[in-house]
Amino acid sequence: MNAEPNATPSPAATVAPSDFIRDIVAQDLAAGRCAEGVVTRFPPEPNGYLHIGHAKSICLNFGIALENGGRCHLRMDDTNPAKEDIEYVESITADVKWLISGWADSVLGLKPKGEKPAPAPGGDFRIRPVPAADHAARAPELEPFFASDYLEQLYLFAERLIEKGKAYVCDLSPAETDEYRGAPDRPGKNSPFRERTIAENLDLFRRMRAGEFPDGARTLRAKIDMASPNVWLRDPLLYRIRHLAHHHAGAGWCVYPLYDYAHCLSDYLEGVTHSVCTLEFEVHRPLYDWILESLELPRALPRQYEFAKLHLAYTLVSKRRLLQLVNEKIVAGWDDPRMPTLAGIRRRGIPASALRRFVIGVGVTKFDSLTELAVYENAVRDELNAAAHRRMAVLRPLKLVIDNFDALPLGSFQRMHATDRPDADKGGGSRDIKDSFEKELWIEQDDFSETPPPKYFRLKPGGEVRLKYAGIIKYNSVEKDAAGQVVAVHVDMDPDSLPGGSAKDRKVKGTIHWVGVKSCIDAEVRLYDRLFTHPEPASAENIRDVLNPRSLEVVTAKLEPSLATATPEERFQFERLGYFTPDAKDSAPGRPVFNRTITLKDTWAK
RNA sequence: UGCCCGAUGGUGUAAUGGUAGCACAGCAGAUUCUGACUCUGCUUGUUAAGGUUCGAGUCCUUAUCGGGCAGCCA
Repeated sequence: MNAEPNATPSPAATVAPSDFIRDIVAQDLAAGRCAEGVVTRFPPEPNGYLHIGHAKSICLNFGIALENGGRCHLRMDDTNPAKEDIEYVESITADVKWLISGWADSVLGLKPKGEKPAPAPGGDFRIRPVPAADHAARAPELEPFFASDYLEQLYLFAERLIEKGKAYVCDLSPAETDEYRGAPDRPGKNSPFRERTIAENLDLFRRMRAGEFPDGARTLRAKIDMASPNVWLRDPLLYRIRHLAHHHAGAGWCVYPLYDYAHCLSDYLEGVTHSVCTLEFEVHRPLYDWILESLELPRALPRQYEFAKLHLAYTLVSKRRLLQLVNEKIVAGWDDPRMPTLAGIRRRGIPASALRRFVIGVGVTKFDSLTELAVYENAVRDELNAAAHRRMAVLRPLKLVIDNFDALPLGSFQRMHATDRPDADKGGGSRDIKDSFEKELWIEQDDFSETPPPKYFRLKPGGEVRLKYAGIIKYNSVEKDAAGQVVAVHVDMDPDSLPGGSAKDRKVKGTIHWVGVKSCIDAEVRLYDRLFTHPEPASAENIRDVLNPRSLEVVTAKLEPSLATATPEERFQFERLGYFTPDAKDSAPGRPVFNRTITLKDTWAK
């Protein structure tokens, strides 16, 4: 192999594998078919929030651009004013920037605000992005691309199609259009308006634009083949009448292009070379090509390629179903940390690097697969393990009393070192927790059992266990309340097992974590689990049937005091429990609310 | 049953006519002041039948199974 000598990637680095689309790009490049470089695009419709499925598309498109020194345009595919809103433009832009931050920022294509395609030789138009190097300096005056910025050019192209005899104005009603289309196994029949003259079509189309006709009265259709076995070639609609202002384009329009017409031409105007979309658009590809070829455009044409969507077990991405969760208050909103939205994933504390690594790792194929949740969880744990600061926290407290505390030689050492990050040799460092070590501590209820199951390594009657970073304790007795519940466990500590002691390295099977009763702080901690109990929640008739009743548990936890100043940008491992991060919305300065991102892997059978 | 697409261990993916590999999961062990991490080992696969070829996961044929397509949505 020809590996670079110093190309040893960190565990967090994601090496993009090859796949059939990247192979095509490489071939095109080798054949000199991309004179102006590789240009891809991520084109969401601003009618909802981005989710984990979009992450795959984002990483594919930005990844291809990055690997080939090209660029990737963020484009709002906003040709249906009835469904879209500026709110989504903003959330989509923020989510994309978050996901590519620190990875592919350098290939993000944006443009000056308000800029539209400029006329070019041969009756052509084109629009150019601002180089990413200038983004920082010009940030306030930049915006994504918008298909709705091309309304004028798209309209002009449509007139050209009419002039070439390749499009006509049709007066059929929606129901009639549907009937004339036939069915996949039954040919359609020609519209009675199919043979209008070019002059008549031009006149009618101009009057459509001028607002002379009501919604639905007429459409512009491509003249292809009503008997085609591919229904998308049966004189597909290009334009419909909608007397509606547009969230981005304003009030000047009442005819709006449909997806198949607008998308290929938007790609062309932006100089996109590889237009990558999901499998359901496979049957649209002949139409994509037909429109571009019919216009006899002067520049190289973009090509469409399709890949399989991401399907992740125990996860739902259907907009309708997700909306139901929000509307019925099953979750707290679109950015609830249990949601598969990028906003939810981010709030949950999952690093963008982990999401990227996951979606890139599942690969790109045309096979409709279902990816196990464990693959996702592994990526998250792996990134967090490397990045998270270690802290001690007790989620379900039980009091521990060290009976011989006052006799312990605590004055003989200055510090009690606790790991901050395991890679201390690389600057991970340590912190001092000596002031937290008190006579009375909180330990996890799970870490004591009066009647332990087999192979129980934690504290039990007659047993010994190590208090992490401190010393070894031996069971003395339990205190119970009137109801017989254990309220405190009494132990003695082996003084020689303290840091610096003669038996500091003595081995015992179990180590448990703790916080000081007096020094600890109380904090709300939200314990999240998967939202659904079924690996394919989409297959359920009613999502309520497959909801996990324990997808959220809120506890008041005892945290070591250093956690009081934690901020939402910080990642922590609460030792032996999992990874946690302060909630970005509900935390207050000095009073963080923690979200559990994910538990530690637990191979001890529960 | 019109057209299009697909099928490699439990899951995802690689092998571009020449040794079926990787990751995750699982199991066993080592290590461990996190039952984590790390390390070692193991189990398990080319949908089927024909054909072409010295040689087929790969090319051809047929079958089987799965997915997609009939919005004035994208």
